[in-house]
Amino acid sequence: MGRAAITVRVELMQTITDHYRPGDRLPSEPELAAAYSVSRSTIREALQALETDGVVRRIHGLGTFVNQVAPRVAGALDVDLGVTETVEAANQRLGVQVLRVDEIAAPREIAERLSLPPAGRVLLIERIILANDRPAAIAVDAIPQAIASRATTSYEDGSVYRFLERQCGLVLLGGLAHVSAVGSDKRMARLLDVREGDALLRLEQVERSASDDAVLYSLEHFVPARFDLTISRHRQAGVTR
Amino acid sequence: MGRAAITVRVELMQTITDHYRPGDRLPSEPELAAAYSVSRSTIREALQALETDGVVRRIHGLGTFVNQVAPRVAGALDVDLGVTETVEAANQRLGVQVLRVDEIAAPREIAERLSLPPAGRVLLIERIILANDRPAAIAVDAIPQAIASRATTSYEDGSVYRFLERQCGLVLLGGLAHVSAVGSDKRMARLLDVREGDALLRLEQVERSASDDAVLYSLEHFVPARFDLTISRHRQAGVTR
DNA sequence: CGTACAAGTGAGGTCTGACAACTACGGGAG
DNA sequence: CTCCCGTAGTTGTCAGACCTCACTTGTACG
Repeated sequence: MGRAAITVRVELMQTITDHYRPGDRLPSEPELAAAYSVSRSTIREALQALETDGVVRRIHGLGTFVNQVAPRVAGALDVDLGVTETVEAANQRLGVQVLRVDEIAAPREIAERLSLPPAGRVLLIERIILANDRPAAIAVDAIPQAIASRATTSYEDGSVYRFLERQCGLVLLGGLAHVSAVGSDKRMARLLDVREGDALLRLEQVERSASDDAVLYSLEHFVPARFDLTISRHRQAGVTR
Repeated sequence: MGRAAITVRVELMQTITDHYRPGDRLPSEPELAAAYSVSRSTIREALQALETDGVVRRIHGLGTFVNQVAPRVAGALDVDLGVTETVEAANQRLGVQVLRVDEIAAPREIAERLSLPPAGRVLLIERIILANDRPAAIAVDAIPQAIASRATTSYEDGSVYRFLERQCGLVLLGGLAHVSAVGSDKRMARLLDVREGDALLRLEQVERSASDDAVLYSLEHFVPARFDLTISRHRQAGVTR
């Protein structure tokens, strides 16, 4: 039985980062297919995924070439991770300090974002995330009570994303995040150990499940100096210029 | 002759946004192949691209389903666009005010980022971008002189990206952008018509060409209140947990 | 001798048909 | 009524062939 395309993709990615440099040409598709013991279709699928990820570049009649490889998923903002997972991915020492876990009536703004009736009940979680023992972010997460009540055990600490996926049995897809910058107010300044008015990076997002239900409202404020956040930008394939 | 996969992908995307709602199931791959007069391989390639873009979700044995479709490329930070193109994409009234276009010796920091020798010469462009007649961003772009001198005509105004692609004949791939937040200094406050100390969104990026040459250093400061910037976040396909 | 055109080579792009693996549904046995 | 298993429909993978494109090489002609 042939291995899955996703397996080949991961192995290929590993091989590329280990043995190839930007500009190098990869072996031809039939050669790769033989090397990985899969069909050419599977190799092509893996290569296409790598191409849309910006790792390689395929040119008709010439070959497949390695691009400048971005060190992915280290403080990345464009993959769907919560703050805790983001800090973990960047290999920083992680600490989480839970400020509150309450079931409350949602403030108007959150209720709107989650498509709940006014004052609908949500599970509200407020945490401070420590990276290398210094406060790096403050995160407010709100989960509709209808979703949170599915959980087998109540939220304690750790990643809210993992809680939703593992405890509530949800499939998360991602969503649009609004990124902005604000000055720190008095409370945040105290909690994050910065001066009042210092600029913070603000990330607001509504997470949706596969069935298009809003399952998580998330508002995060990062201290930019203590955590390096990156996004991978690449050209849309096939967009005519 | 069958049409190209990229064509099918664009048409499929259009059809989905026009005629399908989140959660809907698409016709089966053989049906789509017949409908678009291409082979199943081509349809699958298009569907895979849409899946990695987060538009659809394929489930083995069940079908292909439409996700919540993100309104793409409107103030998006995760696609590789300059400020001017970003403002254009968001359908805002665009204005560009060029502050300076100079060939200078690169400051140490910029020289490092561009892998130039100390005090290597760069074409430095500083602009203010107006959205709806209000200053929305200030952008500093530095292009190595070796690159800029390829241009058929010198830079006047408009998108620096278009200048690099059209005038210098480069193929741009994208790169990693560092996103941060800073307080406005006195000069920026005056230029952007904000108060000194007001939080600005800071985006720093080095753009690389296909041959892995650093071709553009870009530093942008956005006024968050005047321009809504979003990034599309989605789960990495196939990441086991 | 040099240039221009033609054929050759090898790469990715597409097509075809088949089979494997998986999911959901329904009918029949217990 | 419940459980098991077969079946239909879908995506995943395979194999082989041909097409299109970019570059290389060889050759004929000026």
